[in-house]
Amino acid sequence: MTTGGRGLHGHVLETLGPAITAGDYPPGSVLRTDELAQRFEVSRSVMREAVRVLESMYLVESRRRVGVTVRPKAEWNVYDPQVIRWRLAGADRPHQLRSLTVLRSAIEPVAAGLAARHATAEQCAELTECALGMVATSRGHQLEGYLVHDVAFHRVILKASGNEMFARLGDVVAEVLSGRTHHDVMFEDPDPAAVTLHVQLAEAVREGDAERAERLTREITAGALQELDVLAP
Amino acid sequence: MTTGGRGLHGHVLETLGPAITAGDYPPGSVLRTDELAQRFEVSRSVMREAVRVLESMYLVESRRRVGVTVRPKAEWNVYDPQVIRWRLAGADRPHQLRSLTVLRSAIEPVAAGLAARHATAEQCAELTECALGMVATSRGHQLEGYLVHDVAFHRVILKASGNEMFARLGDVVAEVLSGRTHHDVMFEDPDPAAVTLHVQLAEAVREGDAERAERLTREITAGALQELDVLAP
DNA sequence: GTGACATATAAGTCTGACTTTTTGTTCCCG
DNA sequence: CGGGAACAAAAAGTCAGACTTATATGTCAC
Repeated sequence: MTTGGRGLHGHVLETLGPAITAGDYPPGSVLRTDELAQRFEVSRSVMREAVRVLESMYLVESRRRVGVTVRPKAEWNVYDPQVIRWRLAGADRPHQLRSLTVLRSAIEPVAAGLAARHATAEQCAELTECALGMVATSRGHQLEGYLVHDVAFHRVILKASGNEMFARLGDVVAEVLSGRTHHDVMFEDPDPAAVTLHVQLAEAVREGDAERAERLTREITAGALQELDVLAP
Repeated sequence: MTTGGRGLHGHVLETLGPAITAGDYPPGSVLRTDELAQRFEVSRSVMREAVRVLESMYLVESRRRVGVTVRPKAEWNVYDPQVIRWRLAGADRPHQLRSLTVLRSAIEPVAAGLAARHATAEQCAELTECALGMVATSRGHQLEGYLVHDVAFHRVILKASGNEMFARLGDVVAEVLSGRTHHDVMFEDPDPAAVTLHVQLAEAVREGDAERAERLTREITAGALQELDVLAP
């Protein structure tokens, strides 16, 4: 959960990034480096570095004699952790949350299947430990504790899949789960059925039953999608 | 296929990026901005901008009094199009290609299912057109033409899914398919079975048969995985 | 050995001057 | 009146140098 606000240029990004991803500057809008530098009270060099980073996220394009133009939303690198965080913090949070949950529903079952084949003994142990932790915190309003184990569980699955692209989505899943607990108010204890599914999933991975692991994960992510439909129709 | 080498700082990235992703500088290696600036014969400001970009890709971390340290591979933002391109061009291309193909096999079936539900009439028409183009170029060593239609086909599917995260993977799929045609030598015409599957998939989407669309796409991606197993065991 | 303090180092920041590319305008000629 | 060439302006791009700040590390007293 690195805030990344280190340095002046980081501070500028922390303001400009959310503004752009929130749509404050519609696609095609033109900004000028000098003007921005004045507005944020930083030197041109610092502002240039910030623009370079925004450019590498495909949020803007810098062209001579024109300025820094905001790119259309479809071109943004929506897999950039920073961009994801900015958008989750902004107005279209619900929309973003749905996109990410659908992504999860595609990735995690396949990842679980692979994990069943490739997980090391240590990872299996970790998984079981997480599942136990979830059971232990599933009742009595221990939502924070439950969240920690839930996140850890999914991280292990993704990592154990052995696919680096899957593993890198650990942060995304963490963000989604954390958002569900913190933002979208969650008064009640987690669904007991979901807890059971996680325990069974740990079991399936331990036994190397890829097909069952995949099926169970599909049930878990289907539940997450359903939950989302209830909250935001 | 934007080379992105615009500007001095872009040229530096074009050299440093591949070097880092190729593992020329093992994790923990320390670089100094000044030294790099001298080595590439650019000013410090230009080099600083390049470092900022590398930092935003999580390839390096810049700390005072220490220097620019290379981060461990597990932290790299492997979804950054630039990073993907660099790695595909480097030594661990086979490994990277496998990761991406597995990712495809997870995403595309779900995307196809969603596309069957949400595709517009126009998108359905485009899809059919692409499929026809694939059929037309499937024989007689017209690999280039086939590739164009194949890429377009998958792009439409991903876009029609209505999920922006899926849509953004169009470039990745394009890179993978293009790599298969160009790099890994492909003398023979494409597998007729694959062509048929694409035609049927266009059909299923047009008819709104989500389940069939998903199943057919699973067959397609399974084929891609199998093909990979044959080439790189 | 442990803590406080000094020092060296490399990134970070700012400024001002200059270069280069690109756009839009003007003006001349067909 | 239209089209093309020359021109001017605007904004990013580049560079060099001086200065600031954080911090790792070494030193010394205790």
